[in-house]
Amino acid sequence: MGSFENLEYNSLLLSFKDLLKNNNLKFTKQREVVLKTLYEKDGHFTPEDLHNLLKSIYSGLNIGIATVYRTLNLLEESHMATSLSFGVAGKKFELANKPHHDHMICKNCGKIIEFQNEKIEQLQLDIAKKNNFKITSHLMQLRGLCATCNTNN
Amino acid sequence: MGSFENLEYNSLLLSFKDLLKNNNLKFTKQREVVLKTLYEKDGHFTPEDLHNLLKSIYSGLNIGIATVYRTLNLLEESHMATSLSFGVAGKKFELANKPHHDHMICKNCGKIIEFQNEKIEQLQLDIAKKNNFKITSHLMQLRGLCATCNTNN
DNA sequence: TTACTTGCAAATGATTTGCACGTAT
DNA sequence: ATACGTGCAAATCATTTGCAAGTAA
Repeated sequence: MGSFENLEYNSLLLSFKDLLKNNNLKFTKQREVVLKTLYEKDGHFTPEDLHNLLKSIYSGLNIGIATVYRTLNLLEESHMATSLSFGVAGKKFELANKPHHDHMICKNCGKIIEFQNEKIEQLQLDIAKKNNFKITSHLMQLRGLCATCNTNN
Repeated sequence: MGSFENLEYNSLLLSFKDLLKNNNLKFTKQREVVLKTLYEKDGHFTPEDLHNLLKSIYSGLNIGIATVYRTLNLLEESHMATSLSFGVAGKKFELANKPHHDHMICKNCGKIIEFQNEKIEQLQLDIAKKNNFKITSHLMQLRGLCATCNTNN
């Protein structure tokens, strides 16, 4: 149960291979390109986005969307990826190789801005403690308009 | 575009009727019992939860789940209700008649604990300002184990 | 009377799953 | 050789929508 923060691709790949081995899962080309593309493109993708991207980058590899879902779920369960929920509109996944951060999401253009705030994190822990609640994860999203969309409206 | 904080049922009902009138919508028994039950039960409900509840409380009224969805969406768009997203597992709705608050959600028993923290709200505004981001809403959820579940595991 | 509403069932859209074939170990 | 993995298509699940009949104003 290690942390994947600040790992470069080769280390992530080794972690992934370990994870697979420890669970009697196999290292396949499909699983590899999902990890690799999430790392190289460094963004927030829906399974469909990523599937389209993979089909265009690896046109020789016939990868199905079910496999993309399966791999993203595997990465998320193993804490190598995290997801942002958009309700009915689905989820966006990102690799968990960066330090913990939260998100501002533009309702107009969909832009996602990452931020990180130590004071808020500490206040959350204080609140949890006061309620005898043991935090395992948290979710903080600010929704609204990014600088560009706010100006152009 | 008023606030619905701290309103008692009669005031909420008046606000709802105004809202309907202003949009050429009609005041129906179905819409009334959705609002009334959200108020009286004062909890967090999935559309399905609420539908079951309504069928048992108002057994004479034949209410369909589509109407429950339609009414909850109407209440949410009008800011008389808010929802918590549970990804693929759907949403839970609550009436917006209480001051703004966030939620701790127990992953084990599903219990939802409400909390409110002024300092965090202010820090969020500061962060947004620094990024020229205009917040229209925010989402903060702490996930983990409530006191009971943490003790019994 | 004139819209707007409703329940129903069918449609939708994201995600999951069964299965026969393919492949990493 | 023996699992496990894959693509495909069908299934699932929450939610939305078209429609004919009902009802508020």
